[in-house]
Amino acid sequence: MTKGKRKSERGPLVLGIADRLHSAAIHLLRRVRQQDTATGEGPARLSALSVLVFGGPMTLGQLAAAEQVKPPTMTRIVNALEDGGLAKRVADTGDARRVQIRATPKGMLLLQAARERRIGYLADHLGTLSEHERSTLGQAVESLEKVLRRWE
Amino acid sequence: MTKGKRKSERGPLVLGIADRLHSAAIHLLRRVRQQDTATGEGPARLSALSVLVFGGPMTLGQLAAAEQVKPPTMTRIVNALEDGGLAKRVADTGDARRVQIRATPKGMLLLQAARERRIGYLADHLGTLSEHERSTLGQAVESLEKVLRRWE
DNA sequence: CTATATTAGTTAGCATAGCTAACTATATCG
DNA sequence: CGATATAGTTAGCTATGCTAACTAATATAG
Repeated sequence: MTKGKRKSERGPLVLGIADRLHSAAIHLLRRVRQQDTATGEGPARLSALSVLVFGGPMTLGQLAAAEQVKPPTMTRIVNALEDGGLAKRVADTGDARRVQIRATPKGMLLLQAARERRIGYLADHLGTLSEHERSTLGQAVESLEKVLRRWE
Repeated sequence: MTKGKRKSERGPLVLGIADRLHSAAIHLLRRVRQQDTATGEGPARLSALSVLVFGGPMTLGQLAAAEQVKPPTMTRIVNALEDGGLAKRVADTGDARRVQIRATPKGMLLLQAARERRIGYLADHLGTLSEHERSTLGQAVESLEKVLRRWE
C-alpha cells in the first residue's frame, strides 16, 4: 500500500462517485418532474403541498424553512394553494401571530395522485434493473439517507 | 413463495426504493445547490454553462433541448451569459440561421470553480460512509446511469 | 405595568426563469 | 421563383426567488 490515509477524506474515488451521483440525481429528477405537468400546479406549490401532506400542519415559517425559502416567498405560495383550494390558513390558538397551514382533502388527493405518477414512473424504469441491482440500489439509498441525516 | 411474477414490474419493493431514491435525490441536490450562491449566477445560467463547458460549443436550439427548455428561454439565458462574459455567440459557417454558443475562458473557470465546490461538498459528506458503503453506492450509481441511458 | 425589543407574517417592488404567440431571416423544395 | 420549413428573437404573461419596510402580537426590562 502506497497510501496511508484511508478513511473519511476527499479522495479521487469519492470525488468520482460524488460527481456521477450528482449528475444522475439531476437527470433522474428532470425526467420525473415531467410527470407533474398533469397536475396543473407549479413545482414550488407541489413541493410545499407535499411537505404539508406528509409532515402535517405547520406554521408558515416552518413551511418556509422546510422548503429553504424566505417567508415572503412562502406567503405567496400559500396564497396560491389557498386560492386553488389545496390548503388553508388556520388561526393558531395561543399565539395570534402564527398561522397554521394545513392541506385540504382536495390538496391531499391532488398530491397523492401527483406522487403516484412520479414514483410509479421512476419505479417502472428501475424495474428494468436486475433483482441484484435493485437490491444494491436499496442499500445505497439507505446510505444516502444516513448521509442526509448527518448532513447538519 | 406466494407470489409468482418476479421480474420487471412495479412491485411494492421497487415502489419503495423509487420513493426513497426520489426523496434522497431531492434533498441531496437541495443541499448541494446552496454552494452555488458563491458564483453570483442563477441556476439556469449555471446549468446551461455546464452543458457548454462539458458538451462543447453547440447551437442555441441544441442547448435549449439539452436543458429541456424552449428556445426563447434559452435566448435570454445566453444573453445573460454573454453580458457576463461567460459565453459568446459565434456565427455558424454554412447556415446563417444558426448561432453557435461557446463558453469563454472566464465561463470555463467560473464553472470549474462552481463544480468543484458542489462536488467537493457532496464528496465530503459521502466521505463519512464506510469503504463498503461507498463501494455499494458506486455500483448503485452505475445502475442509475444504465437506467438513464435506457430511459428514452 | 408600561416601554421597548423581538418575532411572525404580509406587502411592495425587483430579478430570474419558464411559457406561448408572433415576427424576421435564412434554407429548402416543388 | 414562390411556398414552406427551420432557427432565433421579441413581446408579454406567469411563477418563484429575493430584500426592505411595514403591521400586529408577544416577550422582556425597568
